[in-house]
This record gives sequence, structure tokens and C-alpha cells, in this order.
Amino acid sequence: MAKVAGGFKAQAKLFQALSHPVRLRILDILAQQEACVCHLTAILDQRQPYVSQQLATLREAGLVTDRREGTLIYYRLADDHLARLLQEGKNVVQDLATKELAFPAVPEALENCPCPRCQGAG
Amino acid sequence: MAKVAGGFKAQAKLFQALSHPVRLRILDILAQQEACVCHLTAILDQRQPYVSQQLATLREAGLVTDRREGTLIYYRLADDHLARLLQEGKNVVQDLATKELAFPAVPEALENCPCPRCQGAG
DNA sequence: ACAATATATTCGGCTCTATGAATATTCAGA
DNA sequence: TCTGAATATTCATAGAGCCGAATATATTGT
Repeated sequence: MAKVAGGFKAQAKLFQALSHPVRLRILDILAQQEACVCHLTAILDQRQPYVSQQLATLREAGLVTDRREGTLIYYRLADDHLARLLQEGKNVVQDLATKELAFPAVPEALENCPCPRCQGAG
Repeated sequence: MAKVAGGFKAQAKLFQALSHPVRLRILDILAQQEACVCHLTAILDQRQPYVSQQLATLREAGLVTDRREGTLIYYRLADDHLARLLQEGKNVVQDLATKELAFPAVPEALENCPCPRCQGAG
């Protein structure tokens, strides 16, 4: 008794991986552009190991994939539906909120990020 | 340092409320039809206090609203976007899974549910 | 007022998650 | 091979969530 169908368990794990503000911010950035760890670290203004921890969680959940280029590692969303899911999440949250909520835009280039995109070496 | 915008925190709380298989099953049922606690208890084959606990979590997250009719209490989804969010969740999960996942249909009437819909008293 | 039914809440232990700190790995260049 | 830079992992602890058990509340009928 009290069995729960596999689909709901998988869905629960998905939402579990999404139930963290920093991870959501990371996915929000990746929904707009592929980004390396140093880039994410700079945008989020967090310690690098902390960002890597959150990326590991997302990777293990299958939500992001990574690609190495020299010493940099670029992350991107693993699934096309994911961006739509995140957008619907924003919609629901805005519906339920009484006041307008902030979802800051992704900055173009960052001084404190060493990747070529930010340092204009490409 | 390390500030996180309010929108992402709210979104994280939303996904947190969704990160549980039983709660997802409840919402899946409510996405198709309003249902009383006894009905949900019968479908889920769980103890009633347990179901009420999960409903309380959903209520506090603002995802469901309730309506009393005599001694029965009917629950429904609080937001229209929510059903779409759940559907996108299913899509993502199916994408990521290697095998087909099960999302059981909602039964019509239940013998072991005392509500008028199941006992045909309406 | 009492009993019965439907639903909600509280409490406690156990497990899981979050995150700071420290350390390890991988790669490029000299 | 050594060094430095970028990234990943491990560990420990505090805090949050899960859920069984017991109990409380609300409504209806007698």
C-alpha cells in the first residue's frame, strides 16, 4: 500500500533539484547563454567551490551538460523543455505574489571574470 | 556579497513545495477535478492525517485553496498557470528518462470514499 | 449534550539538505 | 616537471523536511 507511481518520483526529483535560489539563478543564466564556471561565479558573486557544488547537483539531476575548452568548462541546459518549465515557474510565482518580483537580467561582460568572452579575447 | 534576488527565492519555495511525489500526485488529481480529502485519501491509499499534512504544505505554499461543504472539504488548484507548470514538468522528466514513465489516470469513483460523488448521492 | 464522521494539528525522532572549509584534480605554459 | 589557474570533490555540522503516532477541531444527526 501507499505506492507512488514512478513518474511522480522522477518529477519530484526534478523539482527538488530546482528548489534552490542559486541553482535557479544559474539555470536562468544558462537559459540565455552557455557559460563557464568562472562566469557564473562572477555573476553570482559566490565562492567558486560553492558554485561547483550547485553545478554538480544540477549535473547529477541531468539538467545541465558541460563541455571543456582548455581549462574552462562551459555549462548549458541539457533539455529544451527546461527553459519553458522555468518560465512557467516565474509565471506561477508572479501570479501568487502580491508585489512584483525581481528576476535580474544577465549582465553582458564582467570585469572580474577571466573567460575570453568577458576579456574580449575572442 | 552573495545576494539572491527575491524572485528566485520565491520560485525556489514554489519548487520546494512541488518536490514531493505525493504532493505532485495530489496536484495532478486536482488539475483534473476538484476533490475532497476523503477522495484524495482513497485514491492515494494513504492515512488521512498524512494526506492532510501534504495538503497543509500545499495550502501554505498558496498552491491550493479549499472550500467547505458540510463536513467535507474540497480542494482545488489556486492558480491557472500551475497545471501548465506541472505538464511542463512531465515533459522534462520524460525527455530526461530513458524509459517511459507512469502517470496513472485519475479513477472516476471509489468504493472506499464516502463523498457523494463516489457514492452517487448527488 | 452526545456520538460519529471528516478533517486538521502537534510532537518527536530520523533522515536529508545546505554550506563553509579544506583539499584534490585537470590543464596550459614555461 | 614545476607553477598557476580553473574547476571539482570531500568532510563536518547545523538546519530543514519527512512521516508515524497521537490528539484536536468542526460539523451533522440524534
